[in-house]
Amino acid sequence: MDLMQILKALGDETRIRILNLLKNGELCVCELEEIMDIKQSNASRHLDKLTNAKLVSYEKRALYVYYKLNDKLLEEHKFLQNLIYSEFERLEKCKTDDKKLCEYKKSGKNCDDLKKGKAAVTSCKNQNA
Amino acid sequence: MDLMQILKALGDETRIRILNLLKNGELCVCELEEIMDIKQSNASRHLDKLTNAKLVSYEKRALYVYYKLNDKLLEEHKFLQNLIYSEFERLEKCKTDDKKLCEYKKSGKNCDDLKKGKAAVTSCKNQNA
DNA sequence: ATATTATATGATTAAAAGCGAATATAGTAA
DNA sequence: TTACTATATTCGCTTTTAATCATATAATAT
Repeated sequence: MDLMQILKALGDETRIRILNLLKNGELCVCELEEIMDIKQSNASRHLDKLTNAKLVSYEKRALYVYYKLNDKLLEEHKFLQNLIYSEFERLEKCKTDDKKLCEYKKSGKNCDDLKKGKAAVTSCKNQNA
Repeated sequence: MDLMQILKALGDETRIRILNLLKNGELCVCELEEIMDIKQSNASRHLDKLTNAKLVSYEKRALYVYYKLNDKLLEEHKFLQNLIYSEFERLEKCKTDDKKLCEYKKSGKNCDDLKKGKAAVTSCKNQNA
């Protein structure tokens, strides 16, 4: 619909990185935080902009919210497919993210594990304090 | 080269309008000012950003500087061709600009005429003052 | 019901981007 | 050479955008 909004959404590196990661399938907010090493509120805000531009859609399941590329929009704007699937992979940051995502997937972890992991670290700190 | 710089350059409406106008061939700075109704310094700055992103190139001839799309970059990044030649025309602002450009071309004017026109208006004002 | 928790949303600050007026630059023209 | 002029650049200002902390929300789980 609003092409200008799409182009503005594409003008930020963090959002490009999110779109790049989502090309491999849906990811939940906490997974994006972990892989990209960004704050929760920051992730949420960028996802909001991408949602407004209709570049992504989301679905809530249990405790988590899963985001994915909006394939319908990519169909309507072919340049987006080309961008996301052929161009992003040249970006250094995206290469690094791809690797991290790959390792995360290989680890077999899920959102619950990520959250527990942080809790464990926290309790460790508490023990030492 | 720097995809992120290209994407940032595409995130501004004025620059999109410039790229859209240039798809019909080269234009000089003063022609862009006239058609888009923007200030000279503003035009110059945006053209500078587009040049840095290598989206456009320029050539100085006589008094004027003529800008055009950098076809080589568009070849390297196919999504740019799709964007510029198929998507921009849907934007209202671009449609309006296209019409103005069309009228300008039909008028048979050139840069010298534009500059003289403004000089005439100026002298008119002076006479009335 | 209450406690827990993942995500969203204020509120604030800091950084970036855009614009217009004035000036500098560099090249043309005489 | 000097005068002229199209474009680039600087300055000051305003608006926008992004990041973070703290809090709200809404759903889960007990």
